[in-house]
Amino acid sequence: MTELLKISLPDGSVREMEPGSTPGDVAAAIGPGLAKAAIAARVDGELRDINRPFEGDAELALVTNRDEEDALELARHDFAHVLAEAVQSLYPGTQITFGPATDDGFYYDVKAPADREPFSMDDLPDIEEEMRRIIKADKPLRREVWSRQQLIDKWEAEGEVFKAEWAKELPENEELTVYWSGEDWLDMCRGPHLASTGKLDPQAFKLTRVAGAYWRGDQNNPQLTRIYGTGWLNKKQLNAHLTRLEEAAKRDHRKLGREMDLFHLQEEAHGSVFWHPKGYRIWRELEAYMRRKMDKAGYREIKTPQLMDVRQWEQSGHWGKYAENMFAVPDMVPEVEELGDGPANPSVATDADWMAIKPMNCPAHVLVFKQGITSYRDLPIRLGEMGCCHRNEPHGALHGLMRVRQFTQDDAHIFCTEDQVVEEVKAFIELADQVYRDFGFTYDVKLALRPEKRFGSDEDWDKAEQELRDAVAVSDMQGEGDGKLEELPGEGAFYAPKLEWHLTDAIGRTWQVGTIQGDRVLPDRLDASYVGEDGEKHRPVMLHRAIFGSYERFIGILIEHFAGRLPVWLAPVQAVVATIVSDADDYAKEAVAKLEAAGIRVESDLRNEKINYKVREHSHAKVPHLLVVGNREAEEGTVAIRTLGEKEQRVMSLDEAIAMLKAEATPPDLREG
RNA sequence: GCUGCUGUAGCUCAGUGGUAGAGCGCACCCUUGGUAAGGGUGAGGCCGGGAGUUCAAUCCUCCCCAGCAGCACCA
Repeated sequence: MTELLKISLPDGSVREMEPGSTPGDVAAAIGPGLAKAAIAARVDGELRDINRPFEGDAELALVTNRDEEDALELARHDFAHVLAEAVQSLYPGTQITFGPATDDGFYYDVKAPADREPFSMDDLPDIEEEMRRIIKADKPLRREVWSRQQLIDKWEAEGEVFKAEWAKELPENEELTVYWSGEDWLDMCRGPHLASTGKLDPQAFKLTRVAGAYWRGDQNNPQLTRIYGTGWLNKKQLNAHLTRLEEAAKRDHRKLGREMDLFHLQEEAHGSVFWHPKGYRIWRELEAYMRRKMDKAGYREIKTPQLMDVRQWEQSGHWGKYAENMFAVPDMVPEVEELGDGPANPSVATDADWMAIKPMNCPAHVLVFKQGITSYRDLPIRLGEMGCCHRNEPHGALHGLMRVRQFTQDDAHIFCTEDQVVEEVKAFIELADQVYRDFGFTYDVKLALRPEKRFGSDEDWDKAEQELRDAVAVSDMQGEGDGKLEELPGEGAFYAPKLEWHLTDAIGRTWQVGTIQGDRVLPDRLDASYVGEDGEKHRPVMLHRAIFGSYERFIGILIEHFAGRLPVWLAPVQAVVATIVSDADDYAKEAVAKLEAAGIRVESDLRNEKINYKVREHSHAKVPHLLVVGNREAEEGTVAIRTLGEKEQRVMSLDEAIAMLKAEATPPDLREG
């Protein structure tokens, strides 16, 4: 007789099970309720099929829909399989490739048969219907171990060239598995899966879009059709998610930017922003705020040239790596052909010298540092610049304010000795923490490590990476997310590892904004040095850093985070004084004058319109405070304040109102206490 | 840059092989009304750009440009 398996459960109890039994059997042994609810299992911590037999003694935790993270992951992965099966069932000859779960659902990359157009949005309803049919058929999902050769033979026999290619690269020594859906369809998959398609809720998913995607993510490979879906455990969750998407769409900074008259974009300067008075007001407030923070933190602001000789960029290494994304201009007086009013067509001399518009500020800052002779006594030197840069981004990458071709960074470079690095990084971490908290953001910090293509010695990279870790360890960060420093191998810049700050906005999306990078490459390439205590020349370490990242992007994030309802200190118009009747015009003008004198950005609305109309219009314009005045207020020297987002009005004296607005309009760094 | 979709009034969008329409906004008139749309009148468009098919193109075809959704990229 074979020995029984000892299965330990989370409550500490141990059950003895026959060899060959499964987590499902354990659930059944515990009780019928659990047997029904259990959808998968964690066996020794690994998420597994409910019906996959134990291989020995094990620790078991049964997974039910209450373990939402696991349950969602399983369901989404299953939805992806059902999607692939549905597509092949409807359109024989379709090749399948790969289809994982995503943050909110799943996708599957497929290649339409040669005799058919790629799949489009119009195909989605049919595919959804077929998916529902497969779910309702409640097909068992059965795991089976295959050899690599079996897999290759199967895919080659069926003309699945992508799958075959993939199978050939699978490791020899690992257990390879397929999952059957019923008896007529299977996919190569590591699993785990639910026990059958019927465990999915047919009302809990929706196919959302189709898009192109490259085979294995490489743009040199064939392009496939990626079919996206969102998938959940039940219809309620799905609807909640669809509502969230609508919310996000309402917050879109491109839409709000137009509605609030902040900025616009147009073809003739695509990827560059036309800031309108109200939008630029936000910019100016941010810039003034950042200048105060940097001045106090010991930075000195500079301004460097927009155009530099291309040779300078060759020396820094940027030309070699990023030339195609840089704007170059010939350094010459153009000979304009005699075309009268015809199209502009200046000819460029073939021997022209080329200049490039700066895509970044670093080399120029090194050049400032290199002027004169620097002593170790002068270090650290912190050079800041509101640096306007241009990058010729791939056109498909442009996106409102978030990805533009012209942007301004709150940039600075800190030149310091080896010994000062950790301290300087720590100071920066704490500065960034203050700034993000002033805007009400929470954030995560990540460490991007050395990329494959890089400059500099491994020794220097070891040092630079460790310095950043050390600085995080000793820093006081109050706004930090989960407290863990996530490391991202291969994601660093070609000259330095990066700490990255990822903000989380009001609806849970994350955005990378701030960074600090410990660079030993550029100082070397551009021959920057200081004189040490020993009288010898030494290389300084150069820390690249930014907190907003770019003004454009940061403003875009702020707009979406606050859904346009910016804090009073940032609001382009902080208050509007609106009259109910024209008899109150003089009093309204007096109120506006007093508010202006108190430094409030205020406008008056004396138009011959009903108060309802004015309330509606200024609410849409996201003006924080509407000060309503009629005959009553004019007589009593009061205002009726209606605050954005509130239904009730508050009546107070004009002086009280001014004091309140003044307090709210004070930037966070200038508030007392 | 790649795939798909889109481009008509300031904005949001209808529409047709015979050179266009709505709502909002804007201007003017009436209305002075107490907290999210008072009424009337009017102006406003080379239907993204170029080429082709056609007696005739905003509409069909091709090329370009830009935007959108992904992908790839992001110093």
